[in-house]
Amino acid sequence: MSDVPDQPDPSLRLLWRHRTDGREETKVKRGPKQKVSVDEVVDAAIDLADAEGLAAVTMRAIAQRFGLGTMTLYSYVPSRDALLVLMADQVTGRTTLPDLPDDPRKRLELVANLAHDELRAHPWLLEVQDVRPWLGPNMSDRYEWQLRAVDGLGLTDLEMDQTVAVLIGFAGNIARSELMKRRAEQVTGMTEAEWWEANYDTLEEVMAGSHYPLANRVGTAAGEAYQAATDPARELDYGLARIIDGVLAHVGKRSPD
Amino acid sequence: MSDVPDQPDPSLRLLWRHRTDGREETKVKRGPKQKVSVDEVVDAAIDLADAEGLAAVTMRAIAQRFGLGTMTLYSYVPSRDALLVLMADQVTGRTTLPDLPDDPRKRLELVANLAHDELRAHPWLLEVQDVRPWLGPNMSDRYEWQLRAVDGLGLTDLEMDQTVAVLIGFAGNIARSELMKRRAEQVTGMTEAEWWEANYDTLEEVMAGSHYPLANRVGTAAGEAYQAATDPARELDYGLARIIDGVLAHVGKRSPD
DNA sequence: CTCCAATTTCGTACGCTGTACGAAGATGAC
DNA sequence: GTCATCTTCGTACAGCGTACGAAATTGGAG
Repeated sequence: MSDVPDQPDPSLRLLWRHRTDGREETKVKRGPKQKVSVDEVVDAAIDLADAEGLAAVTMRAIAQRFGLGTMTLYSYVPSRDALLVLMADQVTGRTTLPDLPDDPRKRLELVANLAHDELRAHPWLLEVQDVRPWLGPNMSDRYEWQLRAVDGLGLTDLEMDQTVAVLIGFAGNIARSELMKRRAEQVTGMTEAEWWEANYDTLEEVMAGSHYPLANRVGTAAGEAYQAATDPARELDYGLARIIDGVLAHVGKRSPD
Repeated sequence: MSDVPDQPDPSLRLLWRHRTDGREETKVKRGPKQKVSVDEVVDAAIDLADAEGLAAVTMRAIAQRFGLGTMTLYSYVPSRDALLVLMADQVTGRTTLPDLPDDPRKRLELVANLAHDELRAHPWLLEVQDVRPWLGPNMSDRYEWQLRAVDGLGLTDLEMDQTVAVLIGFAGNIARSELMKRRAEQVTGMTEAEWWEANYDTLEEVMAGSHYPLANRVGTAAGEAYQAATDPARELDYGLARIIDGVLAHVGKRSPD
């Protein structure tokens, strides 16, 4: 019956709080002043996530940082999930977006590398996935910047969006590999090479009945090249070059002038 | 002091249980027979994950399926994390690997599409990340098959591995988009178009002070084309074509005969 | 100033998780 | 028959997000 839209996403206003306050009705605020600000809460959560991982970002731990009761946080933020989204947008705002170079290839590389560096610095971003794309102010700025990087290449509007998605998705995958690798060394207390050495005999034994000629050849090559099964940094260079090759070939094919 | 390698990963033997039992010392087994098998436990966990998501895969829920006490599961599997790895390998074994076509492009497409279809059918695989790559028998078979798909193209050994990684990583990203979209509709109870409609007014209001000319143009184009912000299926076709273009251009450049 | 409504603060409690521990029961080898 | 060994599983614990409701604090109205 109600043509009126369902109540909108409540965290939208929270995400955009800095660009909407001052405007509109700033409601009267009775009751005690809040002891800290939403920004401080979100920043503390970001620091915690950077230092100890997303799992360490518990409502209790954040509250303790401010000497507040746990439940007090819920007057700043509606839920932990909402807090994670605020963290993602806020940390995105910390990266200043550089000017885009003229060279198309350099532009696309910059988009991917910026995303990659950011995810390297804040790997917990990989674990924050909301039900909806984040749509905060800093994410929106970022997206606009990313679109500028692929604008004017000869792509359709839809292809522009898809190209950005491929680039940052790829950067995310590399960052995920690096995170897994780092975590593995931390959890097991051994480097990748040490792990292979420690498990070599077992692997030989269990794999005795199977044949993996290519995997063995490739694995040996990788082991000699990096002393590890994979090297995300080189994977980044290689994959990024191939993707950009493909995109530039695509637009070159279309308008070969 | 001990040059002897640290105790090897305990779940390796469990992963390869089917290709090692019968061989070696099958130790004497006293005590009661186990009421179910490891395979049944893993299959039940897979069914649960398929039906209700990975979060529903709790030790209590699995035990209940067999009428067992919760702690009984720990005589089959050392931990929940180990179980997840077993699930990943076991579900990988369910997909039969088709013969590889002769056409290089079709080979690479097949690798990506197979991964994509699998992740679509078992999206919880996206959430299973172990500290080490899985290295189970079915994963190993899969990897060997993937390498066969990129063998003979003119890539170096390292590039073969990296190319496979790019392809399946891309497939995973598309699958992740699709999962997010499905979950969003399920959680919010509204389609993507409905969500945009419901939040349109709020978005206009909060974004009033910001300017996103490209994002607006692209968003409008996407909205008209798919009635949604993104269309993972088209993103798959587009991105995959670009990546394969780039890879084939790379090997073509090297040996242009 | 008084008083009330609004707001923040936060202690307690609930249901959920993985799993450590140890007792109890079942079984095969001697 | 005895015993070592293995499976089964009840109980318990620490940790999580957060619902609920009481207490404290404040600004505005009369």
